Amino acid sequence: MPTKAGQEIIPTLGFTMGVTYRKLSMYLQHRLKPFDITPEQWSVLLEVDSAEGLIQKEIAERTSKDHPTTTRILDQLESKGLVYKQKGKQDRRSYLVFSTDKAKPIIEAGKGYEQEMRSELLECVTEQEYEVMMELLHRIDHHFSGVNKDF
Amino acid sequence: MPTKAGQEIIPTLGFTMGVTYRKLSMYLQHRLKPFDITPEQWSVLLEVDSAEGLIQKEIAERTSKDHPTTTRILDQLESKGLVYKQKGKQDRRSYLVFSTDKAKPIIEAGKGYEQEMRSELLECVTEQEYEVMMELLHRIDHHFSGVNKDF
DNA sequence: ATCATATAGTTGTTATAACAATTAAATGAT
DNA sequence: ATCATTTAATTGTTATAACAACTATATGAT
Repeated sequence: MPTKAGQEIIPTLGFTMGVTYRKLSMYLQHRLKPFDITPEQWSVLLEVDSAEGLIQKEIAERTSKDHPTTTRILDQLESKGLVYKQKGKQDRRSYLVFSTDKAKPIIEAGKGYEQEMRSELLECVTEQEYEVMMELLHRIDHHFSGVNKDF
Repeated sequence: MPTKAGQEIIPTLGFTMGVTYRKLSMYLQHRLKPFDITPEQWSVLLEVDSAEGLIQKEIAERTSKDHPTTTRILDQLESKGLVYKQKGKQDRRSYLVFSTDKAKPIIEAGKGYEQEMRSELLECVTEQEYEVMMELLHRIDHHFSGVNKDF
């Protein structure tokens, strides 16, 4: 059967999730702009701060980013003076990453904006719906982690 | 109170949605690779096919992409011979976009993969959960469209 | 009709993401 | 101990996204 044009498209979950994710990302982006930091940089900085001395591999795992992306985001943070690296002593291939004093106020501000974003979300979904959504996202994430492994 | 390092991070909805979205996107990416098309190109191509003769502005709205991004994705599709543009007759600023015959099999394949992806999703969430998720995503999308307007 | 304003599209810039390929150091097998 | 194999990190390339600035055309006010 040939393609029939003119049919209404029913958006898929993946498509809709992408659109919605970008809206949430933009929310943070706008608020973090005065601090000259992006949402992705923020997420990495938060991990660094939460456990000083992580190596990049661990940061990559915790943020679900690949290693090249993690390297480059850390480079950005380093060039802004928000993190610094220390060559590993037992394993000289790796670097331990730490946040600087300059990063502290940014981290506090970011945490505030995440709180704000949560409040904003709770204006359109209930606490329970929020939790349901998190649970479903985790389930899908886990399932597709497995499925994508075959590639 | 100063930043306390060493605390476990509770991932936010935004962060988790981003991680999960990338997994879904990768699923499609891998399957579309033989057709030399990305998931985003696919979503644009699908819109073009669903209503031949749309102008770019309309395609941008339907895919929730901004105009520059839409321009460039259409450029990619055009250079691959999957769509073509026709200068508007009443409004010479705009272009009507159409899909080519070469695009038809790709569109069919893509639709198949989206079906597959839905089946894959339904292996980890119920039909009802799928619908709940869609509804919540739409609600959040709509809410943050309003909130982000202030910027 | 003219001119200001709005609109459709494009181009430039920067950041993130995915992937491939590379470097350097560590580990394992023999 | 030596050599092959992993592993941590980096670099290169391409695509998407957000934003600013720009061009060309259309619309609206007077």
